[in-house]
Amino acid sequence: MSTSPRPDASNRSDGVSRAEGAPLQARRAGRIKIQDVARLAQVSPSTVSGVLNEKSNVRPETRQRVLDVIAQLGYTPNIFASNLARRSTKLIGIIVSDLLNPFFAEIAAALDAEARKHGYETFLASTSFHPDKQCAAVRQMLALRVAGVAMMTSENDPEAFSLLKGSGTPAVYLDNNHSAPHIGTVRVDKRHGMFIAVQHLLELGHRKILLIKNSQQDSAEPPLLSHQERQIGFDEALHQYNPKEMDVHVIDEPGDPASAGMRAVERALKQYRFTAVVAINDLVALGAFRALQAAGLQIPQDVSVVGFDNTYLCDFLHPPLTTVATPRADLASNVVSMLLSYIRGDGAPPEPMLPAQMVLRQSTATPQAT
Amino acid sequence: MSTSPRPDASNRSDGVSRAEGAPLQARRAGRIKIQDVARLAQVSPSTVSGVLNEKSNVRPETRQRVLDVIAQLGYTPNIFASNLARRSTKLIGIIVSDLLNPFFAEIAAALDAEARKHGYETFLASTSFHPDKQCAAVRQMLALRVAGVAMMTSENDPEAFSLLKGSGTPAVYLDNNHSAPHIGTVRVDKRHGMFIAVQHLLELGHRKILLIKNSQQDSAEPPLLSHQERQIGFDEALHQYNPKEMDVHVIDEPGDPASAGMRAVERALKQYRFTAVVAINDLVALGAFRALQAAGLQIPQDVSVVGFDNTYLCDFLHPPLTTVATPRADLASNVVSMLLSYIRGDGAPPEPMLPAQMVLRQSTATPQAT
DNA sequence: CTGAAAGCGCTTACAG
DNA sequence: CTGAAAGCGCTTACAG
Repeated sequence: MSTSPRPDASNRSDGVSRAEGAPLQARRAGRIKIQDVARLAQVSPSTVSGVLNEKSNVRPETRQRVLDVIAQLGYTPNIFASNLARRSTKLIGIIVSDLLNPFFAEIAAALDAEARKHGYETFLASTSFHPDKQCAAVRQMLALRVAGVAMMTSENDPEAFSLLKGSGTPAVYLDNNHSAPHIGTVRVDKRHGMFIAVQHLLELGHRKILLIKNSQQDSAEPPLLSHQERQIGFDEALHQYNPKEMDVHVIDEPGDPASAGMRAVERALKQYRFTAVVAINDLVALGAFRALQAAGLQIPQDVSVVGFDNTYLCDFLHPPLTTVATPRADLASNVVSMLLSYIRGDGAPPEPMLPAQMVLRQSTATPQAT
Repeated sequence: MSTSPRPDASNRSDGVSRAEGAPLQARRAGRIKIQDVARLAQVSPSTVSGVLNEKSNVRPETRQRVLDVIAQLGYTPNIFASNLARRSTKLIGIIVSDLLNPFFAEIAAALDAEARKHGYETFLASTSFHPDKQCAAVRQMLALRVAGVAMMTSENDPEAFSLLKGSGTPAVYLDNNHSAPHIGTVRVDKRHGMFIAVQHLLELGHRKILLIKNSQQDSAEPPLLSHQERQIGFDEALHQYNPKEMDVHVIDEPGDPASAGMRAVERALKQYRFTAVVAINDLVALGAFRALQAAGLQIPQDVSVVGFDNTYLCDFLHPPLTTVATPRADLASNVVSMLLSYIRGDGAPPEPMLPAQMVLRQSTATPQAT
């Protein structure tokens, strides 16, 4: 292995067991190499390489013999040597904003599963919403020579994009406007998702609504695109009704989403009257639940709450959370197939817009007559 | 990059720009190499390598010149070539059972941060509790020639262990009994954690207690060690009191933790009487909350609940969940420092046992007199 | 402080 | 269907 400073002593400088070629004792990964299996199987390294990479041009018997030796020796090919020689990798880089948010965790898991189906492995990095780390993650991916990167972040560092663009590495973003010949985007229709969420509330009769956002970055930076879209959907829904009737407040609370949701509600409770809250994501809704319940308010009798994303948490809140589903599995398969298309050099595939859907549970109801 | 099937056309077979050595247009990652920067900086590749790896033997001016050229060219070293030549990597493999469980997600995040502090990058795999996938993950890590692996799983595949053992790759397990010259364990005192959790309940006056476990594997397999330990702690606590007084039930419900917790409670409600539930982890507690609340029971007035792990969720449940804290940050730093010690060849470090602590919130109370 | 040369362990035309 | 040879892009003694 790679760890011992001791120089490699096994090059049979003694010349004794030369003829036998018996590296059987050297089972530490990395110690036994394609040469060794070639010798034992009485073929050339090229042939071993052939069976390893499932080329069709190896006779079944030979193939089996090689496979046996590989198993017997516990041989693991050195991926660095093979990637170096091949000048390409079977790796897809995944960059997410926050692994602790189930939304991103589920995306990462789905992408990993999807990539594996196509023979790719996956390398994961999390940015914690810091543009700097996004850039560092891209560098890391480039050094790894990933075949493509799935940039599943809500924040967005221009430098990361230009690194990617400059490198020629295929990439697909989530809900973004960036593009390049080898860089695309898959979108979720968050605008419409927010539209139907608000419409749902309006139809129930709510007119005093609190929208809680959760920007992570400095207010200096431009708002997240996905927030903008949701804001638009929010406004569009309101405009179906008479704006005069409406009493709407928006709070943008930074920090970790659940705490932000909690703080936002605590603050809002002192300042505004509202019968419904729209949380920018489920975790924010979780925090909102907590603050509402701590204040002795009943959900949905006193206040309705709707979330966004349809993470696994929704089913387990009390009451279960009405939310907007963003199709994670679809998203993953779209991202991977776009990436593959770029990787194969098939040119720019069409950029999908995935639909969002209302999921009704029990956190919304008609507001109480007051 | 690696993706285009087009053969490399840039070896200046035209012989034109030979003298200039101007690969400036070739900014795609992987296209420009150490030779190129060496030429432009007017040094040898060895020198460039020296500055890249922060060897001390490069004159500051030379070093700066090289750095400038690197920046100018946007050069990213090919990690495969360097790992191959170096015969070691700066990679630590992390294997967890389930990224969707905040417990594991937090461990992964903490390990990643800790590893980075020491100049290592991290490669993450998730097993979904399948021993097969654990084994596959180990193979993957070995092929990557990671310097060490952090096996943070609750399930445990003997074959994965023997692969690791045979490979000589340093590894550290979480709460396990495996060991080898280069493989160790860091333990969390779950026995005592469970002990204090149950003691807390007993002191409050509870005597009818439901313990909910969540084994993931077939009942054919031996129970998880970490479950055994918790069971022992559970029993020890009970034995402080008169066993006759006790009315204890244990349900082991497979499947995803939150759903399992929910199903377990639903079933228990029909069969047993209990005033307190002990959940094997916070996510199970989340499901238990849901089922209890759906049944119209008040927490903690009707039923007390205690969780395990102290994940971020606890603060946001209603009421906030009393639980046992397992020290994730400590755990991560211990794991990494053990790994580093093995990697450096310092021999087997002492195996730490980290303490668990009771975290009192509001999900437990004296049982109602009935 | 710096460079020339060998080698890391594979893969890939190419020739048979 | 199989093998000999060159090459992938680095690092590391070693010599100066």
